[in-house]
Amino acid sequence: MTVVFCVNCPLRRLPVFLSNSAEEIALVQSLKQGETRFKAGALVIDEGQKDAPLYTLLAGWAFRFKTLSDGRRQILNFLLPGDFIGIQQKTADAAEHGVMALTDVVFCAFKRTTLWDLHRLSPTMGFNITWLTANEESLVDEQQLSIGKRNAQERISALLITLFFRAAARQTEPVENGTEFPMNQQEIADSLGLSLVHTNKTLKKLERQGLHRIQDGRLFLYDKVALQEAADIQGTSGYGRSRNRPLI
Amino acid sequence: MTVVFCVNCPLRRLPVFLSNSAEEIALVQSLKQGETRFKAGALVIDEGQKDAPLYTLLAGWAFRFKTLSDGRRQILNFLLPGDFIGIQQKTADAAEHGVMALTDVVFCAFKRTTLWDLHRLSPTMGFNITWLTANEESLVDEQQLSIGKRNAQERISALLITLFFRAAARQTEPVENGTEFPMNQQEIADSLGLSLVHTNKTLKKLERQGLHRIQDGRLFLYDKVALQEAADIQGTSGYGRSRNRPLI
DNA sequence: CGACGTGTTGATCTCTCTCAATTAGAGTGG
DNA sequence: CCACTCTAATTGAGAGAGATCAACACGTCG
Repeated sequence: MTVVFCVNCPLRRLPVFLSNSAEEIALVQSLKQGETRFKAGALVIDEGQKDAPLYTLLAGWAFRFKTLSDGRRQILNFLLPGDFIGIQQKTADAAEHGVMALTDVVFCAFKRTTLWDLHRLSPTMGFNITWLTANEESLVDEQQLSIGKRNAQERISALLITLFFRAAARQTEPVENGTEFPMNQQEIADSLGLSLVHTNKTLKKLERQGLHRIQDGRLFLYDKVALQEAADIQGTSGYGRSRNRPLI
Repeated sequence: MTVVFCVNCPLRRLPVFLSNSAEEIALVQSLKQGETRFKAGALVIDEGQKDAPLYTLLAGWAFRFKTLSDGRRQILNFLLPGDFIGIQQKTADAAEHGVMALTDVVFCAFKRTTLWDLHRLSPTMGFNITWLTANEESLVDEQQLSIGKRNAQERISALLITLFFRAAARQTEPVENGTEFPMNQQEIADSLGLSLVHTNKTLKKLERQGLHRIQDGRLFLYDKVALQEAADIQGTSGYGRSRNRPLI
């Protein structure tokens, strides 16, 4: 339990996140059990796992997913630093989705009672949890709109834009150098409900049109307006300056 | 503001819902502003609406949806009595999805500060809100798995089963008489990411196989096991005896 | 009785999937 | 340094699930 670390949590410096009060930080710190690391590709939480812990993603990328019995996998959403994991399952309930590390990741682990403790000891933090949860749902809503109604080109455009802004908000370097983009085409495909082959062809097509480039795990957007139009994205939902507050 | 009504709230008698304490009920009552009714087909909350109120669905069915600029509509999930609406948008934020009444509906309307008041005045209720929100997300997750990975037949089977159990849990009459099923085929199609025509053909096919029947706005399941297998549904997630607690 | 909403069905069309093969890059071992 | 292996990206070709287009049936309602 590294108290110092909580105060110095690197996420707190990012402008996306509003700052918490000293008391709130202290409370969170007291509930933190430690840090857990996983290698890229590791299964963090298994589908149906009973005793899955409560995590906040401190560094790295991951994703939530569900699978059908024959192996078909749907990636529900991507998790970036600051995202909360494990809220879906209550005490003694099984996780309804798996979580897999996309890069090497560091999680802050919390006691199983943290959710309740936070509500009980700090209404503000409890409110934040509700808000974080609702905010994640709106990401999933947008994703559902993509998969249900957008064609391949629109889906990919929407994903690129959304992830670009989410990633950009979490990095300090200028976006001209691109943003982190650690997923391979199979993972993009699984998140969009497309086949690997069709994902590749569509991705290439957009790239040939000069809208973007993906290279060495980094994403460069050359024409955000065109992508935004191609994706038919309405508001600013889900990305941009959010009101997320880090839990650590 | 009908205080009596809260104590006598019909939803409280349903076994799906755990009972709240007298204090909790009183608290909720004090925050309730009144009831709002809409006709079937009415737009309850518009996409992008700024001042959307906070509702609990008291009677009737509704659905949340998002649309693309050319009119393509995705139904995100169906709302049944006891479901909470409007949590996604925080103060001064615009709603990111619309809500439409499927039948004549009655909502309990709450003050805009209710979310915060509930957290502040009753950690238990605050915790419940978080749980309700997370629970709704798990419904959306399951829906995303359907749209992303299941074929038409599997999607429809999954929807029929899920809605059957959700509806059954909210009615007192035996399920042999079927459950309420107020959506038309266009709405089913829009929720599953399928075209109207293909939805119709698939629905008919399953019906010819003797798995179910839809008649006069009621759903009868004749072969739950076959449907469950066809849908490749894993656990009990989302339906069955939930831990939802009514807010009113 | 005609208009309208909803359901039903047949006939094409096409977007996306599946199958298959090739290329490119990163290790790894000899 | 080169052969060998493995993973990820790429590209072509054929197949198919589901979309689109077009009629028609049926009940309700003013």
